Amino acid sequence: MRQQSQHLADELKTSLTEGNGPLYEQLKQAIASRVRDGSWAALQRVPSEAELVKALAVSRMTANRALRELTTEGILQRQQGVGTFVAEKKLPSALSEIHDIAEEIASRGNQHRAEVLCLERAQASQQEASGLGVRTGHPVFRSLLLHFENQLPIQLESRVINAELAPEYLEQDFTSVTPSAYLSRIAPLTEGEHLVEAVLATAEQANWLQMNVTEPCLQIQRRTWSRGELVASARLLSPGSRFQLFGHFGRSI
Amino acid sequence: MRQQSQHLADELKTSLTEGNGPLYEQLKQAIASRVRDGSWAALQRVPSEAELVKALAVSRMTANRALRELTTEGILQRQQGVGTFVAEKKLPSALSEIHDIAEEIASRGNQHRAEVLCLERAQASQQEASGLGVRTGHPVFRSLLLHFENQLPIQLESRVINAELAPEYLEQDFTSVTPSAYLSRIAPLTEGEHLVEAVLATAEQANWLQMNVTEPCLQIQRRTWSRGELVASARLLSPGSRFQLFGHFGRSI
DNA sequence: TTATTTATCTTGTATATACAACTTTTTGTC
DNA sequence: GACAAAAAGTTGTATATACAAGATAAATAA
Repeated sequence: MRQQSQHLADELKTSLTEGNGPLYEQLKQAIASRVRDGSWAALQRVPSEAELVKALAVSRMTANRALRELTTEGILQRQQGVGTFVAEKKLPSALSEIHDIAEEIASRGNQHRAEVLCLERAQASQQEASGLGVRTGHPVFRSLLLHFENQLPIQLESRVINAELAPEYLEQDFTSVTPSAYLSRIAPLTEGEHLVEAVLATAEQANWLQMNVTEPCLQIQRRTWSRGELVASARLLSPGSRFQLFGHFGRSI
Repeated sequence: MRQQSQHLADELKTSLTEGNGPLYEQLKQAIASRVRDGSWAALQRVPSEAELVKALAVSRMTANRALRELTTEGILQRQQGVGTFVAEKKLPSALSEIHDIAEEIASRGNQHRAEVLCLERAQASQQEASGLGVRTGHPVFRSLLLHFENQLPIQLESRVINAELAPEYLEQDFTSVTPSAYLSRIAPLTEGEHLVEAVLATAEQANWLQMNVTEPCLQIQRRTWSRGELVASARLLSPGSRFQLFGHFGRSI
């Protein structure tokens, strides 16, 4: 016999009659509030669809929609054949969209230009291999681009790409299309992660960016996946006086 | 007669047979790719559920699920009684969750401690008023906290709170509960925005943080809303060598 | 006991149907 | 033409049903 959560479902019954919106939304709120206030602990089992149907007299599709949407919102996690559980608390996570520096500059009404400082085929170094999740010596492409906003250098983009997943990378003209835009076209992004730091530029980097070596820089390390495969790893370096990272969010459970 | 999009639906037919995942997912991808590559322009009408049913021989619920999920992902926008349209624009937005520095430190298995450097009632200065969206002279609370991780200062937190929305703010013991945790309890966060920069600390800030004034700092300016009202504005300053911002995201169209 | 098969439970998807709510268009009436 | 009513189109929600797919528990056979 599997672990029972019927009593948890029964307890939801009272919460459901209070609200007056859509049924699936009431159910979502009832469950989310229990997760929020901690009465349903992380990784704890939540009622199955069948148990919700029995306890609340809703159809399975309604229960399914509530649980499914809560899962995409990161409140719950599900596993086919096993059950539904309260999601582990997201420790560091900050959801973030991909930025394309060219689009960003264009949206400000300014002119974007890129210089290609390096574009080559290579074999992954040990560090690159671990960053890309491949073996050392795996074929990769390296690119080093300098982005300008109205003739002022704003970002130094260093990138390593899994050559097997983007074989035509070398043939692209990155003065007209950013690597970010190209990659998102040939390998639709499904996942990614960012690591944002404040660092100092090296002498060489500072020279490219036409800045003083004592000026702080915002460095974004970004790895992007497509269909479960790690496609590219990038390091974006920008002078703190010329570049900010803006984010907006809504609906935290 | 309403504007027809039947031909757009018909064109989707070929894209659908290629994929082999779930049907609603194939439909989502087929539509999303047309939005992505611009062949379906912003604000343009997309086929109605009925047209998709007719053209693709799927059930209305399947079409509904595809369009609905694309809407929550910000690719499309819908209006009841009117129709479905390509969403206006990719938000500049980067979704981000609230961080609580104490939780973050605890999750690393380290010890957190906070010193209260300042905690007072005041009248909003012109700058504070514009940041909080209130008039100059509006009652506010100010707090200045220094957070330690294992006895090492890691973040200087300067905060301004709308006193009307958190009247008991002064009575809290912020050495045991962070302002972030307190505020999220009394005023559940519904919206927020971040501005991340790389800056240099002032002499006073560097002294508090026990760091060199030449070392770059990561500065996060954060404003948080609750039920449409701007509750607090915070500036979090951390030495670049001791603090990183990590983010993970999934499923950008 | 051990291994294999079977049954059962769970989530995942797809369909058909029904009605509600909202908007736009058409029709009817004055 | 102006106004009102009706019809049609569209999305929103809820239900019932069915089968597929994965995982676990129970029964069975060696």
